[in-house]
Amino acid sequence: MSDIPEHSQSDDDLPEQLRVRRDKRDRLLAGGTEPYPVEVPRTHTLAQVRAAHPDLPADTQTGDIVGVTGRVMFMRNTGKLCFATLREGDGTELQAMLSLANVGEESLSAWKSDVDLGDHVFVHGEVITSKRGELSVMVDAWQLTSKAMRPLPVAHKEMSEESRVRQRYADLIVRPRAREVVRTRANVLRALRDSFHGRGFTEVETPMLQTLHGGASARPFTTHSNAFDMDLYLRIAPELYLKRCVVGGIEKVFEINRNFRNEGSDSSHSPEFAMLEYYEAYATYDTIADLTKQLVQEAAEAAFGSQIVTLHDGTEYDLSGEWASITMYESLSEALGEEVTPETTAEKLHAVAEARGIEVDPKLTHGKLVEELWEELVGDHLYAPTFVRDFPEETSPLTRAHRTKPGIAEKWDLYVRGFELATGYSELVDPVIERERLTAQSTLAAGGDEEAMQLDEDFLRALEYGMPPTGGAGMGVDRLLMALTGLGIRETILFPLVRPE
RNA sequence: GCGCCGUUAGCUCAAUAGGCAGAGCAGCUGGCUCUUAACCAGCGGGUUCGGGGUUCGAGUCCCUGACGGCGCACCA
Repeated sequence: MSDIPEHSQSDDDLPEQLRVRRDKRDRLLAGGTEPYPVEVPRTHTLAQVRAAHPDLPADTQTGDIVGVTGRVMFMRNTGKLCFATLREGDGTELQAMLSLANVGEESLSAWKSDVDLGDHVFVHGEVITSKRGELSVMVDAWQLTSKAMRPLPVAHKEMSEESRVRQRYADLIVRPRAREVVRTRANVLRALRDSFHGRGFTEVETPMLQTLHGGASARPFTTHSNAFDMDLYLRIAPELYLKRCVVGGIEKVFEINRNFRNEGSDSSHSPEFAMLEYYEAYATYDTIADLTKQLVQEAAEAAFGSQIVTLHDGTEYDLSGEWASITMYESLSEALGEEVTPETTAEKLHAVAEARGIEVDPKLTHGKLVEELWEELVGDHLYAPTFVRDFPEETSPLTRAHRTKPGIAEKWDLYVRGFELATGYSELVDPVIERERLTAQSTLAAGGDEEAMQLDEDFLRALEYGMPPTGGAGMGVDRLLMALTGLGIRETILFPLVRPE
């Protein structure tokens, strides 16, 4: 994209179409016409005009005089009668007609010479229908409200994926679907909040600038505070703060906000992503799974009016009813045709991986091996919504051990359309065990494991005051949008991170 | 981080074997009082991503850098 600095370039250096529009602006100003007026006497929105005249026959005069505004999306100028399609923010369009008889020679020729595709205009006149039946304003006066200096992207060809992301504003102007996704996202977020509020949850906002990084296994971004003269981390998860809330008596708590992870970026990962986490005292990973299912179903219902959603490629995806539930060890055993349990040795699992031609890091221990093999053999093939329960205890340092099955943690992952949408736990609340787990993590961190958590003494102190038995879960909000729409993560995030041009 | 592919007019794209850089839309001029991606006639618009090289001649071949897409690795 050519970014033209405001003053460092003479008009001669501008691309032709930008120069033409700049010349028009200069000419208007020189002639005493303000191309960017402060206000205009708008009396109706385009939607109001449409709503007031739903079913007029062709060639009707209503006697209704309105002043309306919009961006010029199409122009069809003939000798003595000009047509323009105006569009306002919600996508509503309305036609403006300018005839020589109504506006006069000077005004009509000014329209033809001054107004370009993409300009914002105000038009005043009578609401009519054209001879072809199109609802229109027969203009008696008009005025530019904002002169565009850049031509619109072609409306009939999709912008390239890169242009859409880099210039989302232009994407939003020309592509109704882009605007629809923004509104769908807003509806989903509102539905989530409504679902929580309806169940007595309290929304909180916890720090995104943190002095320690913890709450998940992920590489953090670092930054620096001048005032405190210390390095800080952008948070990778709100978990440890939300648990402090539960300790403090905010026993049904949720947060929707950003996490930052200094890791890969692809069609389902973004360095900056929206996270929903929720914790409920006296819930377990069973009840929190049920809540999670309801959240997703209620979001689908609110955004699309149905729990069977139509994805971007036109296929339907059914989120209704009960969802499948499998356990990690059983489903892995089934896929392998041989029993895998928490007692199965790492040596044995390495042998299994090799026999299957699955490459794994030879340093991996039991827990990570089981997860790796499971993802390869089972997870990647899950399409219908499925809870995968009972993870290896070793890889879940913040999770309570299973109440009856040794070596297993009360943790589930929710898979939807082949990717991980959410994860839930019966939270570990024993401060002594928690200290052991986090100490082990911090030893890993000190040993160079960039994903391992640091020892958060303040968090442990909070737990030592006593945290009630609690169920908790986290859901990727961008991924929820992906699940509901079938779009990639860069389409569900309005302004995803891109390198500067 | 590695591999493959790509970057050409405002936008979306084409360009034979290395031989005059094109189209549609958009823009400009003129015409047209019922158009719907209007139409008709004419015209203009390019650092072919940047730098270097080979060649009589490079959008095209080679080297290098930037940016992007996809795959792999990491991750949610």
